[in-house]
Amino acid sequence: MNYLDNIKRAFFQLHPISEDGWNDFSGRLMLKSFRKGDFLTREGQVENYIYFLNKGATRNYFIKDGKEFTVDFLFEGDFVTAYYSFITREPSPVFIELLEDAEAVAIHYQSLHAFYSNHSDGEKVGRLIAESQYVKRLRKEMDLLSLTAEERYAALMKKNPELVSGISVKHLSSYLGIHPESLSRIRKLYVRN
Amino acid sequence: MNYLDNIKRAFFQLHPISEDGWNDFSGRLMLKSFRKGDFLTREGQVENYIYFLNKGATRNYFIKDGKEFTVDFLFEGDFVTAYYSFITREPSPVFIELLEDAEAVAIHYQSLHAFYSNHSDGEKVGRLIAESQYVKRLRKEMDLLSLTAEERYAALMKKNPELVSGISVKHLSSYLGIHPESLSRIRKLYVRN
DNA sequence: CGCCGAGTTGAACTGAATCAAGAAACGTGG
DNA sequence: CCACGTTTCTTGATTCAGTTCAACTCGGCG
Repeated sequence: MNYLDNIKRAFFQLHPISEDGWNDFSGRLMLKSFRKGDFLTREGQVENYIYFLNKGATRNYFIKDGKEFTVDFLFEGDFVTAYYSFITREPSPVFIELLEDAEAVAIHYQSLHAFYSNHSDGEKVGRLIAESQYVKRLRKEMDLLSLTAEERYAALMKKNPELVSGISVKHLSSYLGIHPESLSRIRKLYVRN
Repeated sequence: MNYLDNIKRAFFQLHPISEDGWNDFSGRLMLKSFRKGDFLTREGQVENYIYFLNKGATRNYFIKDGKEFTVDFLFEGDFVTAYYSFITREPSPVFIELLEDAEAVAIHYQSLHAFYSNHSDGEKVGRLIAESQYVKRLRKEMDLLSLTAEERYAALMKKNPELVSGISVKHLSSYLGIHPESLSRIRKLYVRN
C-alpha cells in the first residue's frame, strides 16, 4: 500500500485506463508534504498543479474588500486545485490553504497536458474532471440563489455532517455566505441532546 | 453562408480540428426551429442535446417552492444545454425556455459521445466546453457570495449592458438573486439622461 | 497564571422581502 | 386598429433576516 494506491483508485473511479496509460500518468506524479497553515496556492499566482490529497484538508477562499469568502473545503481522497486559474492560466483569485498537516500527490500542468496528448483516454479523464467540477459549482450556485442561510446550513448538515462539526464557525459561515454571528445563532436552533 | 458556418466558427475557436473531424461532427448536426415560449428542455427530463444558437435567446432557470430562479441567459452564438443533466444523465433541475423565436443546431448525446470516441480532438473539445462552463459558474458563485444585490447589478450592467436592457425585470432579478421590486428600486438609482 | 483568538449573546440597524395598489405594456380577438 | 384582459413594472408601507458593533465567555497554550 503506497502513496499511489489511493489516487489510482480515485482515478479509475472516474475512468479506468490501460496499464500503460496509468504507468505514464503515475510516472508524472510528485509526492509533496505540507504543514497546517501552508498554502497550495496564493491569490495572484497561476496554478500549475492539480493535487490529490492522501491526507489532510484544504479551504479554498478568495478575498474581497478584506473579507474572506470560502468557495470549497476539500478532504482526503479529493482532487484539489485552483481550477479557475489552472484552466485559464490567469492569476488565481483563490487561495488554497491547508487546514491540517497534509500529504498530497501533485501533477504539473504541462505534464498533465502531455498526458492528455498521449492518450485519448487522458483527454477523457480531463473532461470528466471538468464536468464533475461544473456539477459541484452549479449545485452550490443553485443553493445560494434559492435557499436562505438557515436552509443552506440545514442542507449542509444533512449532506456533510462531518464538515459541519470539523470546521470552524468562522470558515463555515464564509462558505455559507453569512457572518459568524449569524451562523452561531442559526446553530443554536439545531442544538438537541 | 449556411447554418453551419456560425457553429464551425464557434467550434474552431474552442479548438481547431481536421477537416475529417469537422465533417464527422457536422454530419451529426440537426437544424431545429423554435418559437418564443417553447422549451428546449423541461425540468425532470434528461437532457439529450447540446444546441448551438444561430438565432434567438434562452433563459435557463429552475423552480424551488414555486419560485423561479434564473441561472443563465444565452444568446446567438452560444452553446446551450441543460449541462448538469447532460453530464449526469439525471433528470434536469433546470428548464430552458426560448425568449424569442430561434434557430438552433443540435447534436444528440450519443452522437456527441461517438464523436468523442472517434477523435481524441473530440474529447479535447468536450473538455474545453466543460472547463469554460466551470469558469462561468465559479465567477457567478463568487459574485453571489461577495457582492450585494446592487453591486451585482452594477457589475452586470458594466459587463453585459445589452442583457440589462433586453431582459425583463422579472427575469433579470431572478438571475441576480433578488426580487423584481428590489431590482426596480436599484434601477432607479442608475437612471441618468 | 494571564493572555488571546474563537465563539456566543445582545441590541440596534439596514438591505432586501413581502404585501398591496396603481400604472404601463402587451397580445389577442373582434 | 382598437378594446379588453393579463401580465409586468413601479412605488409605498411594513416586516424580517442577517449585519454590525460591542461586551462577555471559554478553552488553549506560552
